[in-house]
Amino acid sequence: MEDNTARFEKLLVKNGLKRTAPRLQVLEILSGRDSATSQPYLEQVMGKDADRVTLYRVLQAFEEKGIIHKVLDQQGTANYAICSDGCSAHEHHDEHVHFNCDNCHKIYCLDTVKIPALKVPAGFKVDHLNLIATGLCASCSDKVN
Amino acid sequence: MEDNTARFEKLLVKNGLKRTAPRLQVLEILSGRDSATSQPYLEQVMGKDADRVTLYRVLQAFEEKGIIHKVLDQQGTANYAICSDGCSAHEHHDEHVHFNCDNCHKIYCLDTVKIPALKVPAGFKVDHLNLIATGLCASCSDKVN
DNA sequence: TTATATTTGCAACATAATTGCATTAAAATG
DNA sequence: CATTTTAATGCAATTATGTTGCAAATATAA
Ligand SMILES: [Mn+2]
Ligand SMILES: [Mn+2]
Ligand SMILES: [Zn+2]
Ligand SMILES: [Zn+2]
Repeated sequence: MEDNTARFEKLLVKNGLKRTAPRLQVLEILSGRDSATSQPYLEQVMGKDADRVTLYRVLQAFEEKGIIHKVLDQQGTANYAICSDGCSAHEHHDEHVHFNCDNCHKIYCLDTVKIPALKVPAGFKVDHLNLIATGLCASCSDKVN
Repeated sequence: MEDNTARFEKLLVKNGLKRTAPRLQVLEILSGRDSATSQPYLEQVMGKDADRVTLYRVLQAFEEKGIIHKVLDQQGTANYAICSDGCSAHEHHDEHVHFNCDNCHKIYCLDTVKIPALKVPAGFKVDHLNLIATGLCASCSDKVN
């Protein structure tokens, strides 16, 4: 299995982005988690390794290139997850459901759950669907029982 | 047809809220629009008729009582719409789809479009679904043609 | 009319996000 | 390897959104 850093370096080069410490660090953090990661968490973990502004710019660049996608939780907080595949600078393919746990507040990408097509009133042209489910995640509903 | 102010006064009394100028004004503005209204817009329209903090508190009280519901748009901005009916302090019944127009940025409550039930991975317990569609609203897709 | 309970306005604070600009550093070039 | 070019970073300042505590004002009940 190829080592992470090498893989991330390729990813950056492929997208015309320079290999810098803050970018590698963000990729490292995001890939090490099983759920989407909030901006405040990233900011806290990165500490003074990178300036706040740099973090915002890294996230923005990654989103534009289709490396990560942003999910707003029920409070409006920005959360980021690595795109599984097929996403590019030209188009995101993250039309999967997101699950926001009321207990642990994690946001899971339910890649396997597709959003059902929708019948809207005449005249409306749907381009994109964004579905967030709230409730208890598998881990939290276990603990409750 | 009963006049608005009288209707709003009853609504406030019914919910144990005092009849105050900022509250009546918020109801007046929201009811006069065909789409959800953003917090920044409300703040701008109300100007110095009411303090920013008062506006936030009015919106919070209304939401708690089930008079209005909040919709976050794709940018994370808070938008508010009057609840059609059946909503109360105890439970919101606003499980309808919201449509966020990419062109005029309005948010429409598609009261007639229900969110289809969802099959999620084992263990996850869905409590609430929140679906926002983006694209062109009827009015904007007309203009384009 | 007076008492009370709620609501408001103000000041201060917190957090998220953006912009301009000078400095630094990565990668391309020779 | 040294130099040039271009992209990225850090810092300071600013804007937007939202919250909290508290005193003053006001709607309503008594
Ligand atoms: Mn996702
Ligand atoms: Mn609605
Ligand atoms: Zn959970
Ligand atoms: Zn529109």
